[in-house]
Amino acid sequence: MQSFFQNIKLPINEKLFLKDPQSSEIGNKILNESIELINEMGFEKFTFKKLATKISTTEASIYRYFESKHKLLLYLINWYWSCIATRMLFETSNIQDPILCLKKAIHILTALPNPQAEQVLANEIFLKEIVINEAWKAFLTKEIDSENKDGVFSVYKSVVNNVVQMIQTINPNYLYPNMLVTTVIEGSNQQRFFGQHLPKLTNSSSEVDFVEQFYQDMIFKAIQHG
Amino acid sequence: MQSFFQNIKLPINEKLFLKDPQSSEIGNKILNESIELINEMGFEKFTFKKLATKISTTEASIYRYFESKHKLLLYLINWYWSCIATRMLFETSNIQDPILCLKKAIHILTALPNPQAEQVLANEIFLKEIVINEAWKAFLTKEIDSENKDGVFSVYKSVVNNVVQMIQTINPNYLYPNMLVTTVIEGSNQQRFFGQHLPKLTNSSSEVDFVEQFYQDMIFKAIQHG
DNA sequence: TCTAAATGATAGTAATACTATTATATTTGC
DNA sequence: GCAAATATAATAGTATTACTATCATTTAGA
Repeated sequence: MQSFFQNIKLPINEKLFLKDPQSSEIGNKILNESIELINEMGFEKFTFKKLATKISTTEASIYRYFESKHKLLLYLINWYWSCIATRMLFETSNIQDPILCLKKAIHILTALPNPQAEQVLANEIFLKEIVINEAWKAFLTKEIDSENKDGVFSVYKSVVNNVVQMIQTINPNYLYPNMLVTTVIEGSNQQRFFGQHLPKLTNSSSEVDFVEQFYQDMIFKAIQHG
Repeated sequence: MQSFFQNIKLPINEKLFLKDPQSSEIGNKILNESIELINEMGFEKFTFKKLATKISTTEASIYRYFESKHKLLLYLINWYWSCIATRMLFETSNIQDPILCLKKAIHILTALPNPQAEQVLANEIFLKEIVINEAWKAFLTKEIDSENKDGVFSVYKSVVNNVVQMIQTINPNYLYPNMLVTTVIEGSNQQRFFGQHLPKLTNSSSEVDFVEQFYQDMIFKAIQHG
């Protein structure tokens, strides 16, 4: 189902690009085709030269949009989190019961996007793949502190904070809501990675997907009183 | 406290090296000084050339031990898990109560190594830093499946499996023990990373360390009956 | 239509991640 | 104590990467 969201332009932190890629045809090609290439060959083997060939432009043109491939990866991850933030806003806004609201939020964070359902971005599914397989390479660098100062992680943090507040509404005495939420978000992505490559480390697989069930169960047990 | 463990030689998967680094002086220097360099500058900026200069040898000599810096990283991570496996064996072997046993295991997996306590390896603390900051770079590559076939992750898997069995002893009906254990192991490392760089994502810090407490609480609530 | 901005084409650079070769130590078996 | 095997040093070289720089050409907007 294509939706009224289709091709909505989500705002991205300006520190991440030199020239807004969502403002031109080449820019949009860079985004869409880099997603495909990165998923295909992994971030290490991905180069601007290969991307340039794929979209019939030059390395130099790509460098006018992004100062490095690392910034491009951060951009894509940010794009994903903006997309999730938008879905959270729409899909939880009219739910009164805080427990149902939290359940919905966990669903958004841990389930794979349903290709049949209405999507905020056409390539949300492929962005999620990138987040699963590449996001920690963007986190785990010595530049993280300065990037954090530039606000690069603020959308991610606001998503976490939203869910933290839901938990605090349900149980204001629970001591570790932030740890719980980030454990669920990052854990669910890791379980999918394990499911694909190290299946003995998980109890889930692409055939029988228990990821959401496991984290729904875990989170509600964790925050229960007592 | 230095211990009788000191300088114990832990066996490491032979696919990870060309020549056993624990068998020679240069080899041991490679291990110990690479740990320091990687922690100092991060894995991306670490090179065999820099390491060679540091230990007064040549790039070519290092390549006789490791075919790539990626393999060296995998070696170090494996070394860490061998060390943890050894600690688990020693520190849980004489505990009868399965609940206390699981508690001890979670302690080993989630607490920072105590510099005052007896250590299996002299550099366990620095290895843990590498696992926190670099391990996912070694996981998240397109080579993971063939490396997995070579048994590179078997020590890690056996540690996970040990804890899974403790959980199954306590509650044989719990459905997701593997997911729970890997969530705790990887989560605790990530919480430490967040504590250092993105403190708003966690409820822990180097001053007030709640990581172990949080996961102890979480795991026992998760596996309780009902 | 004129001007500014965007893109293309091409070249160049320092560093990286290796491989290869030959010479010189060092160890080991006898 | 010595030859043979092995380990290391010294040096050179290569393809690729991740950029930077320059200038010509195309395109788009006022």
